[in-house]
Amino acid sequence: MGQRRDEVLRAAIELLDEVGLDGLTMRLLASRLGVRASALYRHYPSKQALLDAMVAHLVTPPADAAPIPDSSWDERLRGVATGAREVMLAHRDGARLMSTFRHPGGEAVAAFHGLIAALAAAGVPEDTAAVAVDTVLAYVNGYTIEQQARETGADAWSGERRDRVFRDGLELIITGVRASL
Amino acid sequence: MGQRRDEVLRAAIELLDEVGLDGLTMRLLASRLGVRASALYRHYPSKQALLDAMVAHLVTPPADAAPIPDSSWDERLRGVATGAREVMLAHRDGARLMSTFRHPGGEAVAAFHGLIAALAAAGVPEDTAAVAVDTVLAYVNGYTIEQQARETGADAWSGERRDRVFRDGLELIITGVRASL
DNA sequence: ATGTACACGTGAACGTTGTTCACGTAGGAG
DNA sequence: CTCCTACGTGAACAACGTTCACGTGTACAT
Repeated sequence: MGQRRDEVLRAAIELLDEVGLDGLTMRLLASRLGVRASALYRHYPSKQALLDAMVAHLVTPPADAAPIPDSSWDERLRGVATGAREVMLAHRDGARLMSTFRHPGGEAVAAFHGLIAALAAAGVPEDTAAVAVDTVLAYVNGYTIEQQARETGADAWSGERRDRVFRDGLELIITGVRASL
Repeated sequence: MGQRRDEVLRAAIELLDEVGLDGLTMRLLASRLGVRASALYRHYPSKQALLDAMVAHLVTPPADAAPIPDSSWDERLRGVATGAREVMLAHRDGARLMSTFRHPGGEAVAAFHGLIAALAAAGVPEDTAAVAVDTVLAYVNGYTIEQQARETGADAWSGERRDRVFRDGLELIITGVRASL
């Protein structure tokens, strides 16, 4: 099927940055492509399918990613956490978009277990490692969702301050993991 | 104004548990009350206002709450975390409902600063205390949102397992705070 | 009793959303 | 020439939040 599929995907992501998730309408997206809304359903069976494809595309590393970041377990935890955060922050309503995803996704699961294995190989008890990864991911999700939710308010927290507090919280968790040996 | 206001609120919360946040429609809610949708706008100026009122009502402690849980800082942190989690889990789509709230809410802010003060009084440096509270709340939000998002899937994680992993993650963070002295 | 204010509700409409369906069109392969 | 495929149209549908002009009944003051 369609070459236009990728074009639709790209336009959808561009439009997301311009108008946000709530403004992302099938009709508006279609008009960006010089097309009527019904034409989009030749490429994606539903809006949800489009959103899923957007998430999958944004989450997929851009092929020139660091191949194997083989470092200490805490460094790897940091890398995954800040990486996930950056992916979410890279686009408007990124965190909310991710939360619409209904699909544990083979790649994500693999990365998940790889991380746990790395912690275990570094001497962390296996169940503790699983809890640590789970906790870190829940933390980055929660922190980033809340940040983007308040982003269109007069909260006046600069991006730098946000980053600093985020990193401090992350270090707090890592410290807790280190103390659990 | 209206006595009916509270009745509408109650019915809305009941309906939320039955049909979920996406199924919560002004027309459906109205029909539950034996009324047309337009009548609801006599009591709440918009659906968003209704949702805000629901959040405010669910978050407000039921008047027979523990007055002053004056215990150690870690016990207080635990209490707030599990309390927030229980509030979210008490109703279907509770976490998503909370995230629709646009209002830092005086009471919530007070509880927030009270917690920080409690940590500070227990010897935790003030900025560390702020980070700790922020981190714990982000964690419980992220964890619970994800849990409820996957709740209608065949993930087969029992509630007990979820609670255990949640508590373990919370202890991980608390351990990290304790190590930061 | 009369009048008036208020709480509450109706019914029809408006604009917007996601989605469907029958139909049209251009181009390349056999 | 014909057929298949990729792509698009235009009208419609049901459902949503919301608005508006218009009706009630009840209670209280004159």
